[in-house]
Amino acid sequence: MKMHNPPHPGEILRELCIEPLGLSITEVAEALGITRKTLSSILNGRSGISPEMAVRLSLAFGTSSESWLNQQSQYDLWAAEKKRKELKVKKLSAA
Amino acid sequence: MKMHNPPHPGEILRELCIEPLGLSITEVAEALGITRKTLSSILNGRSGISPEMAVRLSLAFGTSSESWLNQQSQYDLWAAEKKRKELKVKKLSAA
DNA sequence: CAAAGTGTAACTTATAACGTTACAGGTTAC
DNA sequence: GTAACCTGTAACGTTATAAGTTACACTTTG
Repeated sequence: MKMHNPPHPGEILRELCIEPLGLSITEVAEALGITRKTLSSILNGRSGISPEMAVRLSLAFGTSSESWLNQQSQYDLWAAEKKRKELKVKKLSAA
Repeated sequence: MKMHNPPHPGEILRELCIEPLGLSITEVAEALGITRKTLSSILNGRSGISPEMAVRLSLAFGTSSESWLNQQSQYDLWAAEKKRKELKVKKLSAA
């Protein structure tokens, strides 16, 4: 019930992890073991954070993989909830 | 840190929502607005619960979409965490 | 200016969710 | 036992997305 247009996780990654440490995208991508492009896509909200990427972020930044993946879930769910009214679903109860 | 081989969400869906209400897969699929095949894939763990599916389940069973998607995330993360040691990621700190 | 590094866009590939159709096995009802 | 229904699954196509490879534009530095 907290629909506040959550920022995409890439934004959080950039502002809370990369910028504070003064790191470049190139060195972060290398540390994560992914390409610059893949990281760029995440930072700009064109890609989401996959479960494996959540573990990579966890390893690189010492955070929990769960928190990264949950942020992604909340973001995806916010997008899906916007279409709630368009879904033709019938309420179910005991047969 | 709670790695207990979580059940896939389809199992929970079957045991907590479908069986207690005495519903058939056919009628649940129709109510959700999806095909029997799609529901069958979820129940047997061959497909995950997408964000939109979480909203559909929420509408049909009166639960929260968040809880469904979180269950899926935990399940996906459990699978990803098993490969944590194989990932070549370097720890990052200030430049 | 030239060279190196950085960010990003195109293009390609792989995987996954979902639908359509069809088939096989199992219940239940008449 | 035959008909009707439920369930699972397989083959196929569509669409979406994560990720890599390549290439281009914009710095910054020598």
